[in-house]
Amino acid sequence: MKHHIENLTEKLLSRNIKPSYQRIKILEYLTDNCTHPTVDKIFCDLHKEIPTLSKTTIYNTLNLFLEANLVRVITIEDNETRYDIDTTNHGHFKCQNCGEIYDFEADIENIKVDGLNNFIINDKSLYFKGICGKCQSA
Amino acid sequence: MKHHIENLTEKLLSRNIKPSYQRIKILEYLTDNCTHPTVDKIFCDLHKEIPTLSKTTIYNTLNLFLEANLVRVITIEDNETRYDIDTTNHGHFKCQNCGEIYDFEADIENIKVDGLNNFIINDKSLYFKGICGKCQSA
DNA sequence: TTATATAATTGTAATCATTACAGATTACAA
DNA sequence: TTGTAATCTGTAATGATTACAATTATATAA
Repeated sequence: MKHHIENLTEKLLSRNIKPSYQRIKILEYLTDNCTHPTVDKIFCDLHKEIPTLSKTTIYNTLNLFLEANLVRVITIEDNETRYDIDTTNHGHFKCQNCGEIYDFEADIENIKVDGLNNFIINDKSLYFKGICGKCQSA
Repeated sequence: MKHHIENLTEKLLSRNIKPSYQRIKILEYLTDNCTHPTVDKIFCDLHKEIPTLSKTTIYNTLNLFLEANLVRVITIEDNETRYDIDTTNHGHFKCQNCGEIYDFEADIENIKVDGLNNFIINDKSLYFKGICGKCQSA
């Protein structure tokens, strides 16, 4: 799949983020790789194409994107922070065997809760763990 | 609230965990302090009473408890791993202002999901973030 | 009881992810 | 063109967690 640089640039500008080369490339990577990558994965992959890219820039850029709600963090596992370009409401499933993270649809908005009267809710995350279909077949 | 050592001991024995002094004290702490403490919080508090206690022991013990399903991990924030003695299904709300974590009831078992056919689900977590009632009043 | 083996605990060192920071580079406006 | 601010980079610092070896405690067998 091919993304137009103009679209990425506009997306950044619409959030008041200056569209530098690095930021566009990182946004492009996230858009093309909806695999909930870690910082290390992003760095290793992009480093092949941009040898001068620094890991610090990836951290800085992702934090910038986070502030602007361009990405969301997935903290399903305590030792690995992952990033998701898809900020619509959906759940994440992590396979305890192969480690892969799957998206799934869930009606998170309408979950019935009790005990949060007068609380302002800004963010909802739903995480499942278990064994994926592939690993059961194998 | 006062807990009988016998109950704690039995709880450990029922999971095939040898009830050492340290393990009982850590389990007692978790039972008395349902505040979803971090390892550091547990260490600092217990260290006053047991100066010889090692942080490594707390890590080891918590991992042991995790394996035995005596506690569950809360990974609502990517930079702080917390532990919850209450393993029944409930949600966690983190206040983005004061940092406090609140429990809330939620019908997690019956959430309608799509896209997880043939998946075995072992664990479900629901995390909300926002502003708690106290912080809004202040 | 005593000797021995096994398990648990401890403290230090190693590891890994993330952030802090200062210098270099780039973008942009006067 | 020049100066200023923003961005990027690389290294060092930080902090959480784990690895590991030595010590201590516990359980078992003679």
